[in-house]
Amino acid sequence: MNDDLRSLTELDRLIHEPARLLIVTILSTVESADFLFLQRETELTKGNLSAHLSKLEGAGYIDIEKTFKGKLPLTVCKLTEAGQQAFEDYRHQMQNFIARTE
Amino acid sequence: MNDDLRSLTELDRLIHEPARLLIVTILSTVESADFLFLQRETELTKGNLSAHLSKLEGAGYIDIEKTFKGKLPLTVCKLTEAGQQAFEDYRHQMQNFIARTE
DNA sequence: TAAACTGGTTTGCAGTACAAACTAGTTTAC
DNA sequence: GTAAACTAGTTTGTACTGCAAACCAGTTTA
Repeated sequence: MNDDLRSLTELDRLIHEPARLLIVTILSTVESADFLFLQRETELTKGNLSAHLSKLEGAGYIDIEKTFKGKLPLTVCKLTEAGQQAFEDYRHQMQNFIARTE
Repeated sequence: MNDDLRSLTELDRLIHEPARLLIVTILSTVESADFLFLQRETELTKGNLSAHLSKLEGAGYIDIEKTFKGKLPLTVCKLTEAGQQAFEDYRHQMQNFIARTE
């Protein structure tokens, strides 16, 4: 029984972090999302959001495309295959945890 | 819909930390557990386990009783009411998250 | 042309997890 | 009797992390 639980310590910390879990969850429901949309939805500060996005990009979990909307910068994010997979895996581990503890 | 998700950022980080989530989960299934039992079950190092237990105690989530088994020190831990409640709350938030994302 | 705004990034700081080193005492070996 | 090894932990040092404040490059407004 406890081998299942012990796997908690192997959770993907990149996704486990609440702010990033929120970001990834949102991205999993849309084709792509720009910076300001994510900021509105998550209510994170710009700095914080920027840092989390960089981290997710570094892990290969999201792609970030920088373009312009008219003359203003526009940062568009979307989940990669790896990101979707990591999110799915995380969900399953958590689901498993929930199931084992009721 | 996203108000539910945004609550992810309000998760109780004391319990969200995987090592402590594991400890609390174990404690939720037993009346009490001593240090060495927890170390075997969690496979954490002594130092790490000790630090996490102190943190849980500081939060009022566990009680720690120090006695002796024969001549050797014995540290017995058990979940407090507050700890059980915090664990339940956490589980429900996670359950809610899982439900919202499938 | 200065002030305020946009869409971000970088920096500084406070807090964290972790293992290695340490502690206080006990048992074993010689 | 005392040195070495063991028990059951705690403390310390380090590397990492999340966060908001400060900053930046460019644009619009006054």
